[in-house]
Amino acid sequence: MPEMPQILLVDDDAEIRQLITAYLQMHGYEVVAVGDGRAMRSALGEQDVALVLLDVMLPGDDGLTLCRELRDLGNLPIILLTALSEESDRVVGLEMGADDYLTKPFSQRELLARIRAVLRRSQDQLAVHRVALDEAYGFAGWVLAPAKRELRNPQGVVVSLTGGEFDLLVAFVRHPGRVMNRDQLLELTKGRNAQPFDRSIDVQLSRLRKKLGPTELIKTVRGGGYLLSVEVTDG
Amino acid sequence: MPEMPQILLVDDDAEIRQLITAYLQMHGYEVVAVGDGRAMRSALGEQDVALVLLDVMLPGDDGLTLCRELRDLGNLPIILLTALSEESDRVVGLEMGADDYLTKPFSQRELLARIRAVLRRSQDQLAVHRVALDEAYGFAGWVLAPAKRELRNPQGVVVSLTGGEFDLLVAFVRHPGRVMNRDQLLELTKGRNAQPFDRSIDVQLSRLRKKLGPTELIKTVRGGGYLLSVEVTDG
DNA sequence: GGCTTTTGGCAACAGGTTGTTACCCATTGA
DNA sequence: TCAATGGGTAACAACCTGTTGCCAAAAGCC
Repeated sequence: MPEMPQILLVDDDAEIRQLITAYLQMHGYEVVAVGDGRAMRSALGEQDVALVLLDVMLPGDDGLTLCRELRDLGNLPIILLTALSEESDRVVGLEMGADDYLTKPFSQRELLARIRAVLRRSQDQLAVHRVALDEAYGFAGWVLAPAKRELRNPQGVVVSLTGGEFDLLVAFVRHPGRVMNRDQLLELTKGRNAQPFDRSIDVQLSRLRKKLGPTELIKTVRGGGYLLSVEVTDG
Repeated sequence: MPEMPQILLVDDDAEIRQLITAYLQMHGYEVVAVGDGRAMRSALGEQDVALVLLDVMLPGDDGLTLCRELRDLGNLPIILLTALSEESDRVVGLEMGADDYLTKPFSQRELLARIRAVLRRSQDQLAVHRVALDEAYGFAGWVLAPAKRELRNPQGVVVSLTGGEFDLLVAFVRHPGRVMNRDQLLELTKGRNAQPFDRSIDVQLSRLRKKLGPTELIKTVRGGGYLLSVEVTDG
């Protein structure tokens, strides 16, 4: 039941896995720890991962190879873990698209700081949306799983959204409390301009509202547009 | 007929527009020059823009506002153009998501260098694909317009691709000459793992090939997968 | 209040896209 | 030559999305 950004740790040393996992969990992160690239891939398929901590020295495919592979798949944030002696790997790693690196041994406090920094500044929209939904703006208790485009309400009921519904919800979450008219929403979700008599947003919104259930999270401003309510209590 | 990354210049000074446009065109870029945010928006709707050069001082919405707006819309690369006296704008601008900035007056050579750097290191996949299609790997003469998902062959015939076809083509272009099996392609295009007897890739590929016409750009490796041919002559 | 006009909600429909299945052909190996 | 395997693709079904039309809610007007 992921309520926080989930972190995927890839390291072949079981002791380190244990240590880092415990520490991060203590700070409220959910952690999935695996030992090699093979397990990493299957974890990515099943879990909703927001960030990857990637050891460079791994049995089988090494961390740099995996790093490139992750980049090819998307823009999931990656932090490389390197030993002091592997200085050159860091450079290569950053070129391959890692977002940051840490040199072993590192303090746990530093690890936490890097994770927070990367998650914050990351362009990765998944993490951003996640936080927005979890911590802010009346969506407390809701969880959005972007990878699967599933939405879970505070009661634990899961609905799956279509691509269009998901994009629309994201548009609202990124502009909480702001009134947006149909043109703006169309631009944000479909990247096109409104035609005269274009009511596709109305309909899509109607569909989204139906899936959001009887909440009043998305309000109508007559003559103005719609907005994500910011002053909601719990459902 | 865009054959190169197209650059959108937003500046209210007609003389500067003229100068920069001429210089960049001399270096093979296509340039669309507009004078304000309103025109910028409509240009974005119509053109296939790979990078925005954005003056900070503009009539109507200023450059920083537009910068944020562009960021909200996607991750199109942005280079800000600021006057020396607007030092603080640069900081704000970078925070708002600009990729780089130039202080007026700047040399044209420097502008060109920054443009190339931003286009190269940009995560923006549009630019990357574009270059790949235009300059490398047997696709000489083909043009992919990602914004419209249209593909034009060397003879000038335009076909529009569906989302799935586009993603599949992109997967090939990003890994030219590499044999990819169905699982990998599924992962790259749909982000999911293959089911047993999953032949959706076969079918999608068949559809893509049909639109590519009688070329043999995508080859089959029996028992292995598919690859984008790298040793093609012209059509 | 009542009446009219405007605006939004949404059911129903149609068109487009995509995954599945089935059948056929090409390649391979004996 | 024949059988086995793998790939190509037509046909179908399911799903997603934009359009249209009708109704209700809200706002304006008297």
